[in-house]
Amino acid sequence: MTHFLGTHQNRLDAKGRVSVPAPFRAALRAHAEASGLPGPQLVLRPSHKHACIEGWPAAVFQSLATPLDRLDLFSEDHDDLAAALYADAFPAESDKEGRIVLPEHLTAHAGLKDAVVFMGLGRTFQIWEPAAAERRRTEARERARAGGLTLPGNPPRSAP
Amino acid sequence: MTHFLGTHQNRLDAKGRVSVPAPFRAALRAHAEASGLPGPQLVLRPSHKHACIEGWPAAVFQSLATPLDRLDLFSEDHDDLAAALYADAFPAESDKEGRIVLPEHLTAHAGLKDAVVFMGLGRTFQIWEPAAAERRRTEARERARAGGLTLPGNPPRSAP
DNA sequence: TGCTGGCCCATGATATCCCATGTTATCCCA
DNA sequence: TGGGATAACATGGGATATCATGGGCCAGCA
Repeated sequence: MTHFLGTHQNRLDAKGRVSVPAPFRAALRAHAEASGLPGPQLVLRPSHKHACIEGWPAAVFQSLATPLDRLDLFSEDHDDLAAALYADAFPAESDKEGRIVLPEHLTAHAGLKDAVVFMGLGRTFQIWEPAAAERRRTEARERARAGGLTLPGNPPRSAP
Repeated sequence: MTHFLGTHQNRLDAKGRVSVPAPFRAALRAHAEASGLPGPQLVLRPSHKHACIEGWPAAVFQSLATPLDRLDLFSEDHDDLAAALYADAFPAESDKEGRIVLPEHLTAHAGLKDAVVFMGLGRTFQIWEPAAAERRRTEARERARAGGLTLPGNPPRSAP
């Protein structure tokens, strides 16, 4: 499974650790082996749109940065984009048990207390405070339906 | 047989397991071999329209998600669609006997107790509580009759 | 030397695997 | 065409590995 599916709830312990759900660990491992990248396989960053943390496989995160190569290194655009992408990113390394430590500025941004929810989004995932995750899911369902996006039994009303 | 046909009733045991009807297993196996995808061949998700569980062959589910690839990873549309599609999906793997375990949030959504009905829908299937399945079938029959059966090449008499 | 952070081990809960069995459908032979 | 043999299927229960989680030890830093 190379995709992140489903929602998993885990506990944040006193040391700020959470177990990455086993299926997500497997997906991260698969990505790591496919890409051959060394170092941490997971990049965390605060979402710019929601009160949650985004989790990226290192390889996917790196592919994000390729548009940067087309920009002049000294342009403002490059600076802005690079800052937005990298400045508050955080490489997460898991311990032998598959846990990661969430830095304080990320838990604060997501409003995390002692329980956290991992929400699979296919190529990436997000980390939420449980109640917020629930709200977000219903909202996403409604918006997807309202926007005529592809859902089971609801073929797109107009091709993009 | 690459399609899901007919209705089958099986029992949900104390551990939350059900036998996937043999014909459906065969269809899943066919899909899996044709696509060559590794991992679980079946993706379950709650229906957004009915109180039932949808069953998707992994390959078909993946094709559902292809519109995502055309969207900017940072766009709201991508987020909404990805959350709606993936967040409550569940990869189901069958044991050696051909059984799958239904997670609690799915059985709750479908109101399943100890007997479940698999309803074939061609490329996909649904899992229902038996009485609800019966209601759904008669309803579907009546609506199809009342509205004139809409099929590609046989457009409805009046557009919605 | 006291404290913080990282590393490792221990444990309970949970899910996964595996074997056993009754029942039903299928096949073959008379 | 009927009846018996055989295989496939649905289902139950027990053993075993995996996972999530908690606590403790050791080293580095102040």
